[in-house]
This record gives sequence, structure tokens and C-alpha cells, in this order.
Amino acid sequence: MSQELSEQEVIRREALEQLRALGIEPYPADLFEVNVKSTEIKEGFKSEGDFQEVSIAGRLMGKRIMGKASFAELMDPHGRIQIYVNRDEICPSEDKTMYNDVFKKLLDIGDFIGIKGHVFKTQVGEISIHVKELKVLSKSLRPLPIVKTDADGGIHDAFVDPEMRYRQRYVDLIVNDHVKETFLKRSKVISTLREFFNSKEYLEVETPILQPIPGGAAARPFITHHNALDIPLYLRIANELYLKRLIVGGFEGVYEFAKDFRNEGMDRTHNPEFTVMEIYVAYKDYNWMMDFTEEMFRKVAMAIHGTLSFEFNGKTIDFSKPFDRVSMYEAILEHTGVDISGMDEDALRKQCQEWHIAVDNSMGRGKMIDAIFGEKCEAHYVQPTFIKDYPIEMSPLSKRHRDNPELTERFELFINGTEFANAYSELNDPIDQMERFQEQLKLGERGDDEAMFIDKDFVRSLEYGMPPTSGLGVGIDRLVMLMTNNTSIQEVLFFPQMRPEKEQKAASDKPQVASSAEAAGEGRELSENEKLVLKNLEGAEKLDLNQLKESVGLSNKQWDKSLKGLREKELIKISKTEEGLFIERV
RNA sequence: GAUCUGAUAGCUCAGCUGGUAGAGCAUCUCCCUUUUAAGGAGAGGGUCCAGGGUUCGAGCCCCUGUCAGAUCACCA
Repeated sequence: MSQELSEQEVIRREALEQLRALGIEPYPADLFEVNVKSTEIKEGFKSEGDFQEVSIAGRLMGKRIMGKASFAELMDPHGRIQIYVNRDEICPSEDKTMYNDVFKKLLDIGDFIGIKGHVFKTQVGEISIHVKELKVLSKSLRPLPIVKTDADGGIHDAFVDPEMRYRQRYVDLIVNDHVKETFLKRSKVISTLREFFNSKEYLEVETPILQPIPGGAAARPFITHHNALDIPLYLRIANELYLKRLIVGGFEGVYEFAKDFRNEGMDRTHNPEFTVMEIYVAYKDYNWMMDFTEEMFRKVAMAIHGTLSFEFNGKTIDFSKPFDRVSMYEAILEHTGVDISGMDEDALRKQCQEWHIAVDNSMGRGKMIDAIFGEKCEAHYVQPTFIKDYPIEMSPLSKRHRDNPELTERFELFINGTEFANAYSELNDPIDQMERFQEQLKLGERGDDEAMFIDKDFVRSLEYGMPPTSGLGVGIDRLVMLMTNNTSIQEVLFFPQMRPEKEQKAASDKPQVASSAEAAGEGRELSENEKLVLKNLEGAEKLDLNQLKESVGLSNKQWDKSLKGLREKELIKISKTEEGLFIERV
């Protein structure tokens, strides 16, 4: 039943058949030559005589029919342009089918057409294409939502339901111009980064997504299974350890735009798969990387906004000044008034409890300091700020600080209270690395389910020697959110993860019988409950409604539905008299 | 994971105290040769998310479920 077509879908399918009956193939195989973009015409048309022979294709997005002439809107990948269709122009002979039937009746909003003609300006002053030839390129069988903008710029009937927009992103892209804009910017962010790295001769590489040991970050992985090897494999949570192996192998700078996968919660800022850019450069340290990161973020802002200061979520973010650089202990001191640098694990736990920060015994020093920072400090860093020098316990892949062995040479970049980048002077001492992994193992035994695995091959690679290296990871989705002023990650992913749509079961149970006669109403099959009611009515002229209800034994809801159904089909009649409610067959 | 909100025509949304489901756009028919949110006249279109309950009677009240959104928690 649910598979029945809506009226509008039926009409379009009929139009499809009529086109074929007229000898017009609605899905032709041959190419249609396009020689211009809508934007080129709009920008380039200066006077009559320009663009005398254009050939352009796109989706029909609006029709305004006025008798023997019409205006319509054509949408190509670049924008919309108005077309003018005159009956006697596209039908020079006596046969006016192409205009009267094909254009006016059989073409619908959403159909792809190709047109040839010349450009002119209407009396109202709109640059339009005067159509001489029109070809059907592809018929659309479902009605598109029609979003209209009025003279004052107000938007009507917008296609706005987030669920439908994400599930049917293709419709969202057709109908909502700003959505396409977001994804064009996303592409621009990525290409800007790529060009920046390539200009420095860093090498773009690809490393495994399926990993036997999910390393390089603290997160819960997805597990899968390889049949031929009969081993578990993990979808990567980071690509760090592989990129560092490549530095060991002798590359001076490598980077990768990577899809990472984390089996954790989903919300406005987290999707199970997301994009991270990681870059590693030999002979550099984290101070150099801070400068590099600043330059990189400025390049992106310039590419997207053409300026270094821009709006995000009602705030002005400014990249023009040097980014602040604050150590983690300083940050906590500044925002709590407490110096935690000398506290051991027990003292920290007490301090956390005092601040009502949830802690448990699985948490080591590192996790607790991270929790304090997250709770007390993070939100304050609206303008870009590097938080640096993290405690060693929370940074097992980062080199010890040159001045303080309790700290590491690590920084994160915060903008608008959110982390955008994470970087280290990479740990290249293989013995220290092995010890750090073992510390992680202990944390794991205490119940920290995010503690890292030991990757022995990675340690082995370090034993061959890795030059001093600095590495950086940037969350691309978050960066795109920042650059497109979106507060939801789903807005910057074409296809955000959604729960699967529920199967419409009734449809597959039955072979599709919905011929148009049945769909029309009278002949529609009775439901089981409706049949039951009719059966109980048999042999009686007229029954008391409540008696019948009792003898049928349906739930109130089902009873009500069945009666409504039968009444619609005009099989029963219900009458109310002074004696009560009565039901009879018609 | 918790709380709140929502689900009605192809789209956007109304729907009063519980009493035969409404509007605009879209669709269909007719008129109209430079319109532009085109216009005029008429018509059709609904599993009110699903299931149960209360009631003579539920789109509306109650319960359960599904899906989504927001906030919070968790999490890099």
C-alpha cells in the first residue's frame, strides 16, 4: 500500500509514456553538446548580438506559461538562467506538438532538457535565452520541493527538515543553493591545504585504513574481520604511526587527508567517520609547527573569506594577530587560580572532586588534567590560541619537553572553545616510546578503554632511527564548519551517518496490484478487519452499533478505523435515531 | 546515555474545549505572445509516524514504540 504512487508521480509516469508515444525518448543515449555556462551568459552578455548560438543543458526549475509563449528556468551546475520558449519558434511548421504537448504538458519541474538559441534581454530586463530547439534529456518522475524567493527576499516553502535533507542530500543540493555553496567551500579548504603543502614539496601519501593494530590516538575503534587471513582488522582511528614510518623511510615531509573511524557517540560535532589531515615534517619541532599552523589557517581563511577576520556563530574570529601561546598549567592557573603543576595523582583527584569534576579510579594524572582543562578552560579560548606543554601521561607519542621531563612538546589549537589541531615534537626515542606504550597498557588494565595498544612494529621502525620530526593533525570537518559558519558537522558532510530508514514492509508482502482503476478508490481491497465487520453484518437489515461492536470484538481503534474505511467505500451506513446508533449495509 | 520538542497533502504549515481534516505553493482542466513569488476561472489530492488505551466519538487526551532535532553528559 505504502508503495502506491502519489497522484503527481502517476502523472509523471503517464507523461513519460506519452513522450514515447510521440516518438520522443525520455532518456536518450546520445550526448548533448554544451558550449556555455549559465554564469558566463549572465556575466558576459552586454548587448544584443552577444551569445548568438548557445547550447546549454540543465534541469527545468520553473515554468510560467502564457498561451503561445512561456518563460521557464533552467538550472545548470553554476546557477539558473531564464529561457523564453515561443510556440512558433520551436514549432515552425503546422505541427505544434512540441510546444503544446511536450513543453507545456509533458515537461515537469525537475526534468533535464537541452536547448539551443540566442541570448537576449526581456522587456523587464532579464537576460534570457530565446529557444530555437529543445530536447528532452531526462525525465524526472518525482516532484521536487519548490522553494521560492519573493520580491523582498523572503523564502517560501523551503525544504528544511534536517532528516529529509540529510537522507536525500541530492534533493537538498538541487533545491537549496546555500548547501552547494558549503560543499564548494569544503573542496576549496582542502585544495588550499593541498596546494600549500605541495608548494613546500611535501608528499601526499596514502596509508592503510584497515589496520591490525588501531594506533595513533585514544579512541574506541570499529572492528571487522578478514576472512582469508582469519584475523580481526580495525578501521583506523588515526594514521599517525604509518606516516611516521614513512619519515623513518626517508621522506622529509608527508601528509594525508584521511578518513578516520571512531566507534563513539554521534552528535552535532561527531560523525563515526570523519576527515583528518595529518602532516609530518622532518627536522622540525613544535615551535616551528605553531608558525606553520598559523600560516596554514590564514591561507585557508583568505581562500574562503578573502580576509583574516570572519563571523562564526555570531562571533568575530580574527586570524590577523599572532595566535596566543599558553601552556596548559598556565591556562589552568589562569582560569582556576590553582597551580596544579606539582600535584600528584591523589592530590589531583581531590582537587577534581572539589570542583565537582567527575573522576574515577581508571583515570590517571593525564586524563584528570585533561578533564580540568576541558571543564574550566577550553570555552574561554574563542580567538585562536595554542595550548602547549601537555603532561606526559596524556601524550604517549609526544617528545618530552626539553626543559621539563614531566611535560611533552605538544600543542593543540583552540578556536571558539573547540580543538582544531593537535601537534607534537614527535617522540623518536624508541626506548622511551616502548615505556610509554607500557604505561598505556597499565592504564588499559585499570579500565581505561581508550588506552593505546602497543604497536611493536612501530617501535621497531623507531629503532632504525627517525629524524627529529614535528607532526600535526587537523580536523577537516571542524575546519570546514568554522569556514562555512555551520555549527553542525552534518551540514558539512554530504552523507552524514543516519539510522537506516525503516523498511516499508506491507509493500513487499504483496505483489504490486495497484492498477490505476484500483488506486482510484472503489475497488480497493478491504482490510481483514473491514471484512470481519461486514461478515458480522450479513443477514441483518440493521443492527445496533454497540451490539455489533461487541460481537466483532475489535479494539476501539481498529473498530473505528474499520468503520471509517467501510463508510468511505460506501458499503455501510450509520444512522443516529432516538433509539440509538444503528448500522446497515448499503 | 538523560531531558525536552517534533512527526498532518509533493513542499511549508494551520487545526479552537475531543464532534465529518484546512490554507498557500505544487499538480490537473480551461483562458492568455516579453513574464518573473506571472495572472484569471475551476478541479483533484490525506494510513493525521506505528501500536494500544480512555471515550458514543481521538489529528487532539493517556501509555508504549520508531525516527528526527535541540540541550546536557560521555568522547578528541
